[in-house]
Amino acid sequence: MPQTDTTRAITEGLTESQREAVCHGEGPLLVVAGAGSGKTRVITRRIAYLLAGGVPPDRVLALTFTNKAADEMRRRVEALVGEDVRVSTFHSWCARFLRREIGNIGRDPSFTIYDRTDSLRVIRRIIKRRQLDDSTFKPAGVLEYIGSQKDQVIGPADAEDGATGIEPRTLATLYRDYEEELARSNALDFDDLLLKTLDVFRQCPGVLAERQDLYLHVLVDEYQDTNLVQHLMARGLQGKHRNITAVGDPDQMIYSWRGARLGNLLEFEDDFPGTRIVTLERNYRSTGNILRAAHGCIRHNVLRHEKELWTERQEGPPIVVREFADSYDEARWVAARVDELIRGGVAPSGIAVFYRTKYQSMPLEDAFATLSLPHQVVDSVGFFDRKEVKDLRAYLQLLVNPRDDESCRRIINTPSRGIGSKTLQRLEQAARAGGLSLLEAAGRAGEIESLGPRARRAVEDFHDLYRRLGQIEVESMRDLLVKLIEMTDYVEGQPDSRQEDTAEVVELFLGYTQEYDRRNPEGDLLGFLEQAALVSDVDGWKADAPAVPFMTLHSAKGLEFDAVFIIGLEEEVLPHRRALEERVSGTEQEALEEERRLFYVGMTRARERLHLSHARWRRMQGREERALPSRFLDEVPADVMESESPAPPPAAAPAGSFNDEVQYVLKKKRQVSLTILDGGDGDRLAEGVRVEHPHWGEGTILDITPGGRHHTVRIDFSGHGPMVMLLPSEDITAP
DNA sequence: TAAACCGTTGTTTTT
DNA sequence: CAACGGTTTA
Repeated sequence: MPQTDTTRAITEGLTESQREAVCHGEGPLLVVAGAGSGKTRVITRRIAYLLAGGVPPDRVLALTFTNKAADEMRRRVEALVGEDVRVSTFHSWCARFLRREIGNIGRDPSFTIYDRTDSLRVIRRIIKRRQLDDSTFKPAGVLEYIGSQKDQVIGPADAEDGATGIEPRTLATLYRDYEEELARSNALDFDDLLLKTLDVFRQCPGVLAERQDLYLHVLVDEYQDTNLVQHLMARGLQGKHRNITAVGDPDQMIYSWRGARLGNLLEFEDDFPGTRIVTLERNYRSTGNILRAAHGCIRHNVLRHEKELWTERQEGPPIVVREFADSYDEARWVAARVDELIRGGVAPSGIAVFYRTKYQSMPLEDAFATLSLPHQVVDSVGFFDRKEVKDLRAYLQLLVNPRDDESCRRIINTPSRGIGSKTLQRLEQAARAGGLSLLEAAGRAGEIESLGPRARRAVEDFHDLYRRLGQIEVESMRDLLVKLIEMTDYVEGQPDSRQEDTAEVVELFLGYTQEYDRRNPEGDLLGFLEQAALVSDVDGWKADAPAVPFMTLHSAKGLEFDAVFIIGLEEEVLPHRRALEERVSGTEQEALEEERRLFYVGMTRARERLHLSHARWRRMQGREERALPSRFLDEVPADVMESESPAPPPAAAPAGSFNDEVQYVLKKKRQVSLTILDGGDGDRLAEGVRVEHPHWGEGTILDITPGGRHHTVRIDFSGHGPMVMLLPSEDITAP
């Protein structure tokens, strides 16, 4: 290749092994890249290198797991060579592929993508229809079974053949029912996106050959987390030119519960003969202490090839380990410490807090709000799980795919329009008998004998509404949604008590829609729904916002921060109880080791400072439970820790419910219970008003700093000094 | 039919 | 402690 300026820039500053990977020519390449060893750098530069060498951008395909990672990679390649390359998540690549090609396997391209919640609803219905006991066959358990079959590319027929015993056979039957139900509704679940793609590859060699011709190079990030289907897909796609680049780190495999197979990475050579393997063991990210802490821990995994990262960086500050009475104390400490760091000049976006499970974010939100510290919970899925968002999406989905019974069922009586469970039942019966979709059946309400005049009328009205919705003509997604909300009476039709909440979420969803319009001027309803279906948690994170992100350890993979806090280092939390319970099936070791990898991933995100903490008492299911420090803490070498004697463990649960009263709100439900003693107009807060707080006692409002939805209120509680609280603006008379 | 009530239930991680 | 499902009541 000619040494142009571009190619020089591409290889500049690379180490010997990084350069070897970036400049690898033809044939399969495996890059085993330890945490912080420049993995993303290698993959983006390699793409840039290929483009600079004359490979057309549309003939390179890079696959990632999250949209965030895809965007980031695309952005970095663009910055290097100014070319827009195709980077996609596995799922969105498949979705787009199937929109074009699913007809080849006898399915319709207007399919709906079902998320976990949709799948669970289907399963619940099937269990009920088969009159099975839903405590023996728990919907979540059934879904897990179906998912694991799909991960192994086992269809319902094979599952039934392979099943012996009454329970396994029943599960296999439910699996078949589920598949039939999805097919009837023309819906695909997440796994199906991958599986149907594979089906097309298998059944239509011509279609596959087209893609194989097209993609001169296929690159896959985070290969350690691929499951069998993804592995087969990658193998299929590179089938002609045999140029596949896989990048991964066995120590960061954290998705075995989703079917990830370490074997895909470890036995890569068997599947791709002639593979060149490049190993990156030098770490550029973390201090010596952080690396030693991480290694001290991960080396306890037995099912692992030893490798140790090294760095030329300084030791850095010691790892801070702290014990607290409960998770609220812990959260307050994190907040105070974050406050210090920010005051010391660390950008809020350079700090992150990680936890094992989502519900652990609550005390943090409270503590950060109290100190008015900017933070964002990285959890966009939470938003898409909101009832209102699901409802509106169901309306849109039904417009695209009228056979989507699940969506129809969801909105046929939302808002209430007089179609109750009895009517729905009769409608379902009629649909079933006539081989119709629910919506089609609704269109023939007049012919359904079992319906009374009133119900018939209601169903007819609904069908007419649907017909009119189909005639909406608008320019943008936002306008479509506005129109739809108006025509369906979605907000006003809700009971009064819900209207405020509804309006708020609807507003957020409209904002999201607008954002879609802005970013996709050519976008259509199908594209919108696809994107909305395939968002992941991290996708909602605004990395450039000046706020401290809170996220699960799973979401943290691939990111890095100056300072990292990992909270809840307790037995049964990290490692999680479920992992400790696996002993029955003999996979205890594997499950425990995956928890350890999760911790390892978390620790290796930190550049400078790492803080680990745990609490002696933890609230679970409303009960206070005693918690033991995580075994993983013992694995961190003592000489990298800051030695400070921990507070003596409390003998009993924290007195009263001190922490239940930590008030201020980010969610409506958790209202402040400040009682106004005197001053002001008696029921609104204002400066100078005397108030009483259930925990802090009496106080006087010092000042109020107006904000958006919440004002920042400083209150002087006698004996405790001034406290800062975020309170809903509508209760406050701002100065 | 809808709203209000009550008991049961479950709680990992995510595309 | 919540969310959900099922039941009762208006």
